[in-house]
Amino acid sequence: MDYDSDEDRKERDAFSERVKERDKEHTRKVASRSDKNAYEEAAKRLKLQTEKDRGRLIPKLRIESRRQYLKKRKEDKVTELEQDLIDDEYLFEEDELTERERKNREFQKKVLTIEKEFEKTSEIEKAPRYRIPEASKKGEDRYEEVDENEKVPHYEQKKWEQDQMSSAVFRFGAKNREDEQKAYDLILENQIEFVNPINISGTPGIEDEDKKPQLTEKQKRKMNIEETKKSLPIYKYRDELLRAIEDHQVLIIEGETGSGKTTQIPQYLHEAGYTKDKKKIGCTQPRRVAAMSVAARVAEEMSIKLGNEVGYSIRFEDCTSERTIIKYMTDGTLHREFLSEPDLESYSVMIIDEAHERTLHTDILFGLVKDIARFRKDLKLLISSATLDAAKFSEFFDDAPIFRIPGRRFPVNIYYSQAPEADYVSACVQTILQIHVTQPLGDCLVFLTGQEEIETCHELLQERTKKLGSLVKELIVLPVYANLPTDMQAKIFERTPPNARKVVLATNIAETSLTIDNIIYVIDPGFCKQNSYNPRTSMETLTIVPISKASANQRAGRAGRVAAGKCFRLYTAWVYKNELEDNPVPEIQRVNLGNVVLILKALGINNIINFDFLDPPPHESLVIALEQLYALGALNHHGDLTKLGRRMAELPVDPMMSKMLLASEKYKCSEEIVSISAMLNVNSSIFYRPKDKQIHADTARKNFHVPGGDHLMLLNVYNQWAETDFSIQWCYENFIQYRSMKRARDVRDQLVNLLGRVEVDLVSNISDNVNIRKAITAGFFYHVAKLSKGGSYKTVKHNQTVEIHPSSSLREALPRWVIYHELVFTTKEYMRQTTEIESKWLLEVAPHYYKSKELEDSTNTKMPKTVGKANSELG
DNA sequence: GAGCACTGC
Repeated sequence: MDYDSDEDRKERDAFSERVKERDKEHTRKVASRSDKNAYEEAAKRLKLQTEKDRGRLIPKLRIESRRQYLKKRKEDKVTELEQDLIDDEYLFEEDELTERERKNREFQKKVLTIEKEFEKTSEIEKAPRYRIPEASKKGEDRYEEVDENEKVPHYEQKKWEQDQMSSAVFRFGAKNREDEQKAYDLILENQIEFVNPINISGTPGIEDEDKKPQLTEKQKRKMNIEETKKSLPIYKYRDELLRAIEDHQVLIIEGETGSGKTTQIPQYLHEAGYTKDKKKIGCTQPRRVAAMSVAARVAEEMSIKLGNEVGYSIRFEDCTSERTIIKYMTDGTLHREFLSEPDLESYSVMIIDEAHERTLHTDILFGLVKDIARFRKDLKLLISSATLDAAKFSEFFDDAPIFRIPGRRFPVNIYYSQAPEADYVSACVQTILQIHVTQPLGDCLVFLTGQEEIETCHELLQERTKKLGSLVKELIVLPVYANLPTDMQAKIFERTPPNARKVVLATNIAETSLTIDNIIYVIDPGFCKQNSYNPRTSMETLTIVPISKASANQRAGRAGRVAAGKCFRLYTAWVYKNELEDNPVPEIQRVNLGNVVLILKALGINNIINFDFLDPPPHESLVIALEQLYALGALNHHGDLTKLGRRMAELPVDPMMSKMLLASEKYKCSEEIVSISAMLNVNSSIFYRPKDKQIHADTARKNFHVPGGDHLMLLNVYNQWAETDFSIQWCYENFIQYRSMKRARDVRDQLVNLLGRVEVDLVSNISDNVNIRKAITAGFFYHVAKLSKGGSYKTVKHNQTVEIHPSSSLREALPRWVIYHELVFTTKEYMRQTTEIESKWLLEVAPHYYKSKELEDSTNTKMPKTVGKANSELG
């Protein structure tokens, strides 16, 4: 597929020569695998590729190679879905327009039918598994909300809970001290009762440590590194573990938190000689901070300067050298590394840590690493996971043995609410006060779903404590969420003053990403916000959903880090037992896979549908991703990667954006497009909008508006910031988050660097915003919407009704044609980041995708711009 | 006239 100008073709061919060189290199690498079949396959692929390339230039030969391909396809048994996709090609190169249109229509029809099916299934999924009660009801009424159909479980619930209650009952307010009685009356008038059927036991003997925690702390400081290492639970298992690794190629390590596996295992392996012959030990982490801090810790333990023998590699920061033999990295980094080293040649051991978190990258890594292990028998694989998932991983890796290492933690008592809570925010407030009045001092952590909830909870708490006045001890309330400015986040780590209690109101950020010391009490309402992506409509939805058992336990565990703790769950034990899923839905099943599919294709994995996934994503997700890549020109009609696609894979952004970046050179505005891309990458958190200064923040934001749309506004923000020499002060004045801007700058630098590598020249043309918008259109022609009645829009692809997001600069202008960056469903279907375009550009940048006919109707109708506005005013 | 849970390349 090729629809760029002839000029580009020359330059492209030169590029393709170099790419071929790299392909050969890749093939050589594959050939060095002892597996003969793999080599032959790669050779075939390369041969086929060249044939196809020739075919593109000479139609006759193309038909010939297509025949060969079809023959090969039969042999290879390409899966039906991929075959369908191939059959539904657009036939760009055919001269007969009618044929093309017919095919196009067929294709659209097919997509529609899949869509309908998908909608059916998603409807079933949408049916609530767990209802959030709407109105606040008191006492026994709480039980009666359950409707007719649920009578049986309702009865079971009661019975089960009664059984549990008889085992243990925990109540607040059992104290009699008179001076505080008044306060209790005030606080406890609506008190929540908790039952305590379960507690997570700690490590045997750890209670003794609990009794004299100060002593152990002092001891710890006195201990030298060697003693600390020996005190870790894993130390006892060192030899046994090494023997198991020796005996088995793949080993699942089931280690609880605090066992020391992340820091110790690489050191053990190093001591055992796995780093001979300049081979490395790799260890992946899901988070940047973890990779850095663990590497620093290990370097300290080995008395080595960080970055020499022990190093880490994360995006924007490579702290390794040629001497590095123990390398910590984020899973995404390793994923990228595969592109340049598809067989992990320089590693002797690869440890995938925190595998149970099931990030998108670890899930892909499983498939890749499993494949490599088949032909690289000398590569050892260690998958470390939490208790619940170990068996599943073992099964995936052909029944690999599981090695258990106990952890070290304090027991946590878990209390369930006796009745479901209608309004969990006010229930949280109530519980916090109950704890504050009745429980010994100790910090408290509350899990809420988002900024808004945290703010209301904060206000309610302040209100209630104000009423109580000096009757109770001081309560310090601190919010934490990712978008909170860093200096305010830092407050949660400050030491609690004596005779006061710290309450941290946190989002999921406190579940894994940051650890607050000295938390004794955890309050868990049982909900979190979760993003899910609908590939049909390419729409994202952020919804409040019940958490899984695994997260519930993770949250509870946060109470037992320094001493025995208590966890209060604002849902019943029955709900926990019967209604919560075991694990959260893995990320791979609810995100846009465009980028992932592109990388896999770039790694030479052609049959994506049959890729070995631990939990396969929905078929539709993959098919849509393939189809989109095809329309963008990253894949040809055989479903193979094109030169354009190979260049796109180099950029760590979504396919549409990388297409936009690569197209920008043609429109002589790559400088601008790089800035826009960087800003879009962090767009969600650029503007800071505190609750008490919303009006100021909004006017500050309006000052950045530019005619044309939001993309140009983002460019304006970046350029203005750059003009002030990246000033912090400027950010404060304009209600802009410095952290996000800094990140945008980092992303921009990286993209500039990578564009150099794929040979895109940086050119600037700020005066001509038409070209900038054309370049955006060249990447995002998939995301076009047309004005319809009442100020709403219809997407061209799905004819879906959407609206411009109220924060957009085009909210009032309502241009006839817009391009949007993403669709989000919140209260309505909104387009986020919209920019005005002209419909004829679509024919210019994506002639294969748009027919003049479907763009005709409204361009010919003389509709003055103000009509849209008038309509919206009427509505 | 309305929101942005959390990571990561």
